[in-house]
Amino acid sequence: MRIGDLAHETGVSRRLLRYYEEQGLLRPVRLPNGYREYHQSDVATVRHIRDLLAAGLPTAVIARLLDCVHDDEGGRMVPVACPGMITHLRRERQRITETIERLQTSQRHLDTMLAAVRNPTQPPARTTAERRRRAPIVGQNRAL
Amino acid sequence: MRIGDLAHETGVSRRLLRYYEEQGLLRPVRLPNGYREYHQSDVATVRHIRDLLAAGLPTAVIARLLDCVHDDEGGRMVPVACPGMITHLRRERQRITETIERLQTSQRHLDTMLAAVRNPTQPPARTTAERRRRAPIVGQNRAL
DNA sequence: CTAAAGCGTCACATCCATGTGAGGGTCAAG
DNA sequence: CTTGACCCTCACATGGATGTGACGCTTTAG
Repeated sequence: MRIGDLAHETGVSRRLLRYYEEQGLLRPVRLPNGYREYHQSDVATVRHIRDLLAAGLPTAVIARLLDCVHDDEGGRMVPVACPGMITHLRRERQRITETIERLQTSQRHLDTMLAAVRNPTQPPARTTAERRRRAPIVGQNRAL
Repeated sequence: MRIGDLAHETGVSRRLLRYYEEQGLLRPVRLPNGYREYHQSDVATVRHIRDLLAAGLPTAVIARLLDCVHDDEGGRMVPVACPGMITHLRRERQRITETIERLQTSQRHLDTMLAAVRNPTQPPARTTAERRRRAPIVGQNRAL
């Protein structure tokens, strides 16, 4: 498949697909006319890339991951030459775990907010000073 | 507390604290000499902001969230004037949920990789074409 | 054959969270 | 009074993921 097809199937712009290649995340074969020819499995790879990007991993890291292990057609993973990779993989996994935890913390925050909005608890006895501290600032009116 | 203290207590640079204010995420009081005076609870707020940023929410969205509900000293949430906010909160919560799911997908990917690296499975009968498709590309040697 | 659709490269633009530094006040300690 | 530690504003820089557009070649449909 060519870049347009892949873009269509993944919802990722051609520009980005070229960018990913530049970053070493994709290695499409080149047809004699210079066109990029993608393999069917690249659809999965791109989705994978997007997941990892959404995970906050920079392309450089993703490149290293994909470089050592690539998607097979059956969604299987095939290990390639990758010394010290296990350590690396584990480290990244840990990073993601931490990110997930931060997100869950945020969700708890949001839930607390939702609960508060739903049944407003009159907070007991705050001082006037406290009440004033979020007062509007003069000269600040940013467009939303 | 002043900006230096807050920076120290949160590990966030002064620059960023000013930036957050500019984005409407913090509203420190101004002392007569122009210095920003932060409330103790801003420490928690900043942590909260960082979590949400790490969650991938842009400052504009975070501003709207904080704008309608702010941290009390006891970690409680106090709802302020916020029409249609519940919907908004829910939408963001949903977004975060999706992000978490993508991260978990990525983790499964990593786990699969780890398993593969650990006990390499000889993938059965791939065609030569398939095997060739990740062959090195001429003219590509990017510095890592 | 011709036009449209796709592709390629190059390069500049944008957004957002951050960094960095210049130039200049404020304030407390010596 | 002076020095050093903070603070302020302004403004330009950067890095990473993306967008956009120019210009030209290739392939495909009519």
